[in-house]
Amino acid sequence: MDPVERREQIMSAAIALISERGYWGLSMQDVADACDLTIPGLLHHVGSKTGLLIAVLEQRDTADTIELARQLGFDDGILTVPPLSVPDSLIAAGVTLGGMCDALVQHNARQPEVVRLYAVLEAESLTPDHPAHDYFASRQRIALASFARLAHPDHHADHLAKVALALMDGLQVQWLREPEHGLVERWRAAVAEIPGLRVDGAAPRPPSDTP
Amino acid sequence: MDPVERREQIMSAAIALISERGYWGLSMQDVADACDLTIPGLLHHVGSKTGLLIAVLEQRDTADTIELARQLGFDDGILTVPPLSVPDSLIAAGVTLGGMCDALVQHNARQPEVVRLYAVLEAESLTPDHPAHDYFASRQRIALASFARLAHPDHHADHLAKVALALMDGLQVQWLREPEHGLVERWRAAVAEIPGLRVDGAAPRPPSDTP
DNA sequence: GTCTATAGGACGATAGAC
DNA sequence: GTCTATCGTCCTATAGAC
Repeated sequence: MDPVERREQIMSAAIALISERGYWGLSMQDVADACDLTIPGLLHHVGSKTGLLIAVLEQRDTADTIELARQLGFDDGILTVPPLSVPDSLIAAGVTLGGMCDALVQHNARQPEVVRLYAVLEAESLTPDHPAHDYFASRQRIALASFARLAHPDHHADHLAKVALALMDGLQVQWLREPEHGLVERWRAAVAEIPGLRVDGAAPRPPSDTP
Repeated sequence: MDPVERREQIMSAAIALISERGYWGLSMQDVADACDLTIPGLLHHVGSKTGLLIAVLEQRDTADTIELARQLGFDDGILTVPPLSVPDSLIAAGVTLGGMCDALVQHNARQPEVVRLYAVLEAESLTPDHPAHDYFASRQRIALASFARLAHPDHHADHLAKVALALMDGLQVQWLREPEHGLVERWRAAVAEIPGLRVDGAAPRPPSDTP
């Protein structure tokens, strides 16, 4: 099989299985089965169980970075890894914290399985011996710093960044447990209660799924 | 060994280990070792691995219910399981959503390991085949309903309840990852941005650790 | 790039003695 | 209440052939 295609198959099987059982509960056998491979066949591609997790996180990083830029209405190259880092050009373009969060939420609402993947790994990786501990520690630092830069100077930028990040993570879990009400609706209803997070003017373009 | 003492030993070992590895990553061998028991010896007390998880959740339910009542400044019997359910007497006593959350946060700030336990299990249990799936689904429903009843009628009670719950869960994770800044301080700074959650007058009594 | 074969453990759980 | 012994299964990883 074409190595690129094979790799995509492995990534998507791993995302599904890690989002169900976490990293500690993941079995290489299950991933191999889902790809019609044996375990040595699978290990040829990812090296080890930890290597598989790293590969998944890297693949999500690049994919989500590209798709978030699109959601914000910009060209593909404006955002780069690490994810959630914000270049000056974005701020110059008038993107606000409210606009950024709204775009993130719209993007996440389309891939509940990936959202669950991150929810599980974020909690699991709180302990220092988890293979993704450093990844998620730095992810939180970067997200909080980016959000603070995007916040309106009239407000308490650092506090607002923490509120925005906590609210997104918390609402996503509530949404995954009761998916009947949409994530975007939940988010917009929530930020309506928070002066500094309301989307005011600089909203992102509507999604252009049919360009 | 005294059965009560033994059970407490098992519960505390299980809390530590589940909070580090989650339920899927938990090994009965590790729990047995921590209690100087063999696996059959441990199974005599809890029946099965699932039985151990249930026992842990039940033990936390009763302990946290009692301690939260104390934190709010009431007698032991005012709150009952299931946890986070709110009797009319609490509302009649003038407890607000802000006051309740503040008490919860103060209580949680004293036991980071238990907070991590719930963070991991809440994420893991999103998948329907997790042994605690139903427990956490009902826990979320109860918490949201209770919070909405405590919210001030001037505000959007249902939205505010979701915001409060999401914010607590999200800030707790941020705190566990960067414990240098206290949880209570993080919470108070966060709710300062949210009109309906500010503690206004009906604050809980200060903790009476030395009665 | 994928396989078979296998190493070398760890897993949860049970039976039955004491 | 705790043990030894054991079952049957699962686990990640490696060696080496094709």
